[in-house]
Amino acid sequence: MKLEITCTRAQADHKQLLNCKATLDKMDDNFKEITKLLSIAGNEVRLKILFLLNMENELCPCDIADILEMSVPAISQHIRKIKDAGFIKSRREGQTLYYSLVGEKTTLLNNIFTSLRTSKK
Amino acid sequence: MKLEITCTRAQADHKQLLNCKATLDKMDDNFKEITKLLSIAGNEVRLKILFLLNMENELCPCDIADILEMSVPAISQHIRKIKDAGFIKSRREGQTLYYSLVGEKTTLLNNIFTSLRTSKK
DNA sequence: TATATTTTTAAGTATTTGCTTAAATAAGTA
DNA sequence: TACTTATTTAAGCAAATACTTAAAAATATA
Repeated sequence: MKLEITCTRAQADHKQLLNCKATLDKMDDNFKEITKLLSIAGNEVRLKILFLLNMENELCPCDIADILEMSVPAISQHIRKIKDAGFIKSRREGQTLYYSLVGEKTTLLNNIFTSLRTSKK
Repeated sequence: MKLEITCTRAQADHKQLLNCKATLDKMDDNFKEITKLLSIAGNEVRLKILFLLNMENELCPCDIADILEMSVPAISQHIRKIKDAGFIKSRREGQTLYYSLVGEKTTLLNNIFTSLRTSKK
């Protein structure tokens, strides 16, 4: 973090700006972590996958592809992103892989589900 | 929404899958709305802009560019996205445009701010 | 009027995203 | 063993993203 303030506006409050920089700097890990969750959930297909796993406990890629009327590879690639981010885990039963939410550290994810269920009309 | 289930897995519960489809179908507007917010906030720069506006009440693009150590046009284009999505408004004071959060229907946004402030260590 | 300042807009570009189709794995069954 | 099923992976591609630089627009000031 650079300590110089380049904004030349007469009204610019340099102390305020430096304070903002310092606050964001301290929170950098939190921003990275929350951005990761939001960028995963900020896609309609992935948000639906997460919501479905929350609702049904576990589902296989084939089921999800069927529900969302999409190809299995397309779903598989979304699942991979969600899994790489650490939000879901898998369990094998024969040929079938069942995916489910990891469930810890997901306060925000639960807030998202609540917002989804809360119709705004 | 198509009513056919194409999943050929022997264990597939067609009733469950149809029920999922119906539920998602009913919630489609909610998914669209929440996805819009999450896709806006699911970018580190925009998340920081939103957080800064929540923390400082209002800021101009020049201030934000300074705090985030980015170019003014880059910030302006992020601001436009957030504004087009309806999450911020602007107030002009001379040459300067001050941006601030709209503040209604932002329960989820406030949840996000809370998660940001809640360090996980 | 001319000039400086703040912001937006536009054009260009490299990267990322999200799908498609085809091939590769992995497991079950005849 | 051969064949089917469930899933992943890889390659290709069109569209979206996020920046850059330059130009335009809006306001203030000399």
